Amino acid sequence: MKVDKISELTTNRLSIYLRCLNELAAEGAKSVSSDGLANRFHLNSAQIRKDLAYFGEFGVRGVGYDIADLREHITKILGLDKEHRVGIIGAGRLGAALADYYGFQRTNFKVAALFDADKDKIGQHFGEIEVFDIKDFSEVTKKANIDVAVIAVPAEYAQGVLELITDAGIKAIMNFAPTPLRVSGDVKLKTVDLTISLESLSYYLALPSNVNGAGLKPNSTNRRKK
Amino acid sequence: MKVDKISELTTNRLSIYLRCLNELAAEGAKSVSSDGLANRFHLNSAQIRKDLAYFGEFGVRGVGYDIADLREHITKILGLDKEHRVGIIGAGRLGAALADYYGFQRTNFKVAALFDADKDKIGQHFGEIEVFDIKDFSEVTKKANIDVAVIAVPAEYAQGVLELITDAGIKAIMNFAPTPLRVSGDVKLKTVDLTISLESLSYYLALPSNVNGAGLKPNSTNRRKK
DNA sequence: TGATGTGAAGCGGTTCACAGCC
DNA sequence: GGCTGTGAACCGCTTCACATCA
Repeated sequence: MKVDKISELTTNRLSIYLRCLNELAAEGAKSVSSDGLANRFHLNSAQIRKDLAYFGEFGVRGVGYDIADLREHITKILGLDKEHRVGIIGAGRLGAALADYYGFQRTNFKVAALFDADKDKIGQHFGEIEVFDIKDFSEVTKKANIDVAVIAVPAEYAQGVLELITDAGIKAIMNFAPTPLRVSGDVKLKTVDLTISLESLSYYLALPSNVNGAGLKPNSTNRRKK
Repeated sequence: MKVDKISELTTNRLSIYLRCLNELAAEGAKSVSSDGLANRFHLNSAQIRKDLAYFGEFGVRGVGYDIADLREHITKILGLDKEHRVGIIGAGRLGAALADYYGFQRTNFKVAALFDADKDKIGQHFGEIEVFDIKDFSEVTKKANIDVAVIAVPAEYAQGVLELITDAGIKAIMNFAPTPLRVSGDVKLKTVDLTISLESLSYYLALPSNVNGAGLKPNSTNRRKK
């Protein structure tokens, strides 16, 4: 079908499809239909077909998709066939946890360096990963071939750190600071805002239908009225 | 305007509006118009008005919104006027980092307990927070008045942990395991899937327009035909 | 025949534009 | 006059339904 601009919703789903295919492959399956995928993993078959069709004709009519083949295609589309190298700014608990996060390795991301401004932290190691002085960010980044940055500093420092990162030529950034950041056009910034997610949970709990359900009162048995 | 079902997109924006109002209030401002808010924080004024109007008529025509008043309204709508108590399952690095996460406290969430199955971890303390045996989840949850659970365990354990949580009557859950989970109707589950976010960054870097910019290899094979 | 690829319809959310009110 | 609250237009994503092809 080929189209100019692919929605991020589509690429997010490609990640999911890839996971599903991995699971099927691990079970020894060789091919699968969009309906098969959809039923197994609670997805929508039309959407799967449409998402995939944006990138090419990967299926065979009347048959379905070859699993190994499709995995390879999606892996390439998502750029997961080459390793990405990650620099994490902020060597606090969150930064350290992320440095250790198995999910990074699992998808061909390798944490190459941590950065901090705190003299006490600089030079420390978390596992194999060294903490560098944030002042040396640009230099270390180049040496270590870092192409993805993670912002794990308090909100008030985030915008400054962001500029440091973009000045160093990094084009892909993940931000954990709960604050909206502004970037110029050709940089991709993903903000994971836990505060917003938490408050959305709080909203749900505060909903009239829930105030008598679970909650702060111990003498509740969690009754529910449909 | 009053409507039955409020979109999560709207409630997420309420969180953002609240932040903006806090900032304005800290600067001593007393009232603000939707246009004023929009320009200052790069939002859309019509959307602000519409979002707020779902919950009541908080503004004054020709004048704008009273900041203190609006803060109070949004705080109540989001249920942030009462404290939430959080239990984190998984006392690994991620769980420990979250237990320490300042963002929780900032919005009236208090981490009350950690849980793990690892005998070595049970009984440990992270700051003030004790690690309990996951077997005692239901009991501890009731004693500590926990109403929000956070899943910070490896993906393969997540579904089991989820069931434990819902069995204990918890209605609001945040999941960090990179796997889709199934819940019954009256439980609110928010999954923060870092893997998907990362792969979306990777997709961006792999885009034809970027392969010759930053990146590791100059020899691209994925050119695009329009 | 059976499953893909895709135009068309449907749906939800955003933006516009203005009537209504201070 | 100025800004809110809101119907209507708009837009993009999802779902449907079917022509197409192995």
